[in-house]
Amino acid sequence: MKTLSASAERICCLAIEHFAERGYDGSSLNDIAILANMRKPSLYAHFSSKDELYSVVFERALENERLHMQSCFDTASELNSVPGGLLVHQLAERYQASASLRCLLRAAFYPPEVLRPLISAGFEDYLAQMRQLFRPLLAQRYPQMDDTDLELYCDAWQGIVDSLHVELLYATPEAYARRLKALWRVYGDSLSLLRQGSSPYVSYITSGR
Amino acid sequence: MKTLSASAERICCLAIEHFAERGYDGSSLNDIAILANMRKPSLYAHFSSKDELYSVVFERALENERLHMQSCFDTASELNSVPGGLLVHQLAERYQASASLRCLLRAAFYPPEVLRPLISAGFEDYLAQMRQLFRPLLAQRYPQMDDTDLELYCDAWQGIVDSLHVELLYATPEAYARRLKALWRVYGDSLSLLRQGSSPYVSYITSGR
Amino acid sequence: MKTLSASAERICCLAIEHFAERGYDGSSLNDIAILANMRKPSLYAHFSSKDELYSVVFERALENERLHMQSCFDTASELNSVPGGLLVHQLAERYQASASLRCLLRAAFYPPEVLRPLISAGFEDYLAQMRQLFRPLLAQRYPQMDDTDLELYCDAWQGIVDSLHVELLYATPEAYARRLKALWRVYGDSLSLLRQGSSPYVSYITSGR
Amino acid sequence: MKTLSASAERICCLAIEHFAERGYDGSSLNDIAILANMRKPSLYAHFSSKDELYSVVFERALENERLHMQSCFDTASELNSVPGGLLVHQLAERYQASASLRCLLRAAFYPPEVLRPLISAGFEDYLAQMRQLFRPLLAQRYPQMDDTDLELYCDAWQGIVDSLHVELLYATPEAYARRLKALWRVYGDSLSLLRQGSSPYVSYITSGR
DNA sequence: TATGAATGAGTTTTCATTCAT
DNA sequence: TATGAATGAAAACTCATTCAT
Repeated sequence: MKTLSASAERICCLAIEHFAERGYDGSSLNDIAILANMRKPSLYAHFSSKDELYSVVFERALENERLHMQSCFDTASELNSVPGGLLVHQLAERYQASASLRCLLRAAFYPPEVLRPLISAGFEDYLAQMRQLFRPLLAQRYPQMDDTDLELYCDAWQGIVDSLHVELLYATPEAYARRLKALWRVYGDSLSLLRQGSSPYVSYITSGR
Repeated sequence: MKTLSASAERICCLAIEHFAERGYDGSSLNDIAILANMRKPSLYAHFSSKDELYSVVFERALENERLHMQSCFDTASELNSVPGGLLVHQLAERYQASASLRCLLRAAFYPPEVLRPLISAGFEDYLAQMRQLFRPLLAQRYPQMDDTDLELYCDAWQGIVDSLHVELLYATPEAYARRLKALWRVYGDSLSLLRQGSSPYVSYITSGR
Repeated sequence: MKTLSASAERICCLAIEHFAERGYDGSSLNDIAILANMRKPSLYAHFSSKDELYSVVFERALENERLHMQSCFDTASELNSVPGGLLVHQLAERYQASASLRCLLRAAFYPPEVLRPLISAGFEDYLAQMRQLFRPLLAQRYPQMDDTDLELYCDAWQGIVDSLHVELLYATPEAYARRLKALWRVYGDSLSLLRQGSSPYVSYITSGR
Repeated sequence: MKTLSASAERICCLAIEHFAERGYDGSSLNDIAILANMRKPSLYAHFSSKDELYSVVFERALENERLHMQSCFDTASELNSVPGGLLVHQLAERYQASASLRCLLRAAFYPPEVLRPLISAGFEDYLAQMRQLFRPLLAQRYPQMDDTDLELYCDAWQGIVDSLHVELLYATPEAYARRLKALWRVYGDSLSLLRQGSSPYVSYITSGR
């Protein structure tokens, strides 16, 4: 990832917010320039075009979310007693706090046509990394799982994450909380059918109530 | 829903496709007019503004998907042996065939600011109707469920639908198939725990309350 | 050549003058719009881009000069007693009167890079037509000339025309008149060496000294 | 002519090429700065404005071509057996090699409006010098010529030079060669009518046929 | 001498909209 | 119902120039 000058960095941060809220087509360089307290042509001293700015913004957003994802998996937390639990449970908070995440999702869902290849590739990497972090933890917690099941629960977990993303897009916090609870419960139930004997997970959910 | 003249109807259909593919900001009336084989100002004989056209398009898309949803629930099908099964299993096909669905989702996820209230209200109705269709079937199939569980499986089911929507946005058919399989399996597993007397799940939730 | 609406025709005529005086790079659509008594975007109802406008202007200018050239050769005139004489002798007048000619020459000498192929091709046709008109007259007047000499006097004549064009670009009318006289004399002298027997031409140039 | 620092000299050379190829309007200081391996504002350490740069470039080009012209007349060469013969015969080579010549001609033919007086004056001086070099040689070679004829052959010769310039602008090397041959022959023929007795020129042109 | 940052003016072009026909 | 013509506003982008460093 390119390093940016201090000014470029500042513009980039503002642009992330703007693109997150209004998308590529709905954002004008004029607006972003004004946010950055400058006139439109000054932006061109830092970025050679709208596309370049958007590309940099996207890379930045991607990197921010990668790092956050990593930290979710690295952090010791009761919630991580089910693999990926922390990430899922602070997702709403993250979404609200992080324009990067909002920008990333918007880009991934509805990329500006001309940058579609770049965005697709970047987002697929992101998803692959998510899976790569998740799967070993799952395998460790459920040693008896065969590869097929491992893949299946990876898919299910990523599906749940996406489902929550969508709910964050348009629903109320209450609806979000209900969906989170419902999906996590269903997911836990399914896993519980696999498990034999006691496990941290068990103590977690029982103790959690 | 307003009835439209034949021409307006035709324009509307073309506009649904256009808005589905490019969104509100990325679509120009000129392009739509050309698709409709007319000149831009002619559109104003049918719709008083871009916003009005978009509103009508949105209502149409909503109505189309409402009808389709209804028919999914009405149709007798092996897949409906699990409530909502048919809808879930033909979702990919529907998505590809129906610009209405693509347009509806795009509008719901990222509405043009000025039409946000309209779109939110419309889409919430749509979700409410979905729930209203789904819930009685669930209650019928699992008579032992209490209201809390009914709500929870409604939430889970809708969450799964949204998760699949997202996968349709950016993933390959293979990835989509895997997600569908994974989520449906997890969902079925969870339901299966309800059916036979006591189960780890049962003890889990009952102890949890 | 495309037929244009009345308005487009009007714009085209104004644009020919503008481009003739300032060249492609030095002309702005804004200026041309104001000349045409309209606002800039209105031009786009008639021409899809600056390049298209320039192309049409060029074709128009070319066509105008083709027609004029033809008429020079068709007109009965004492001056045409030497082939191409009329064209050469009214060139200064034509240059002043015809923005088409000025525009054409500017385009041919220094074409805007992006339209170079179009302009080159068009201008080469123009030169070829000029030659095609000139050569038979020369052959008729000097039946004893072989092909090699015919080609040579074609080349010389066209060279003289270009030389006069250049003088029109930057010189005074007096300088132009001197050049015309000098080149025409030299040219006539050379031809006189070929000639056998008397001809209208002879009496013309000798009386002209 | 102002003396320039080494850097300014370097910039000037690069700018000559740029202006030669794209003209005043088509050249941007940014491009020139990049060619000079610097940033745009750095140019202003050497030249106070685009106009000043262009003026200096023009003076340089003019000076270069003056010197070259002088050397053409000074050089002993078989080709100079007809006055001005060397200059005419290496014109194509010079044109290709010298951005100065290309820049000079472009400036002379289509000067940027604001610098027109400067350029006109400079170019007229150039033409006057050309004439001043040429005429005495002509007078020496053809002692019998009166002033009127001397002027006339000066005009013709300069006309031929311009005609060749134009051919260099847009034609192929073959077309150029044909024009050169044709004009030189016509010119020589005319002179041959004046001459009495043998001269180097006679043997040259007769052998050339 | 060089430059990063900034900018007012101006470029071509697009857009939603209006209006007379 | 349709459209040719027009336009104010705004888009992305370029340019010559300035200025503090």
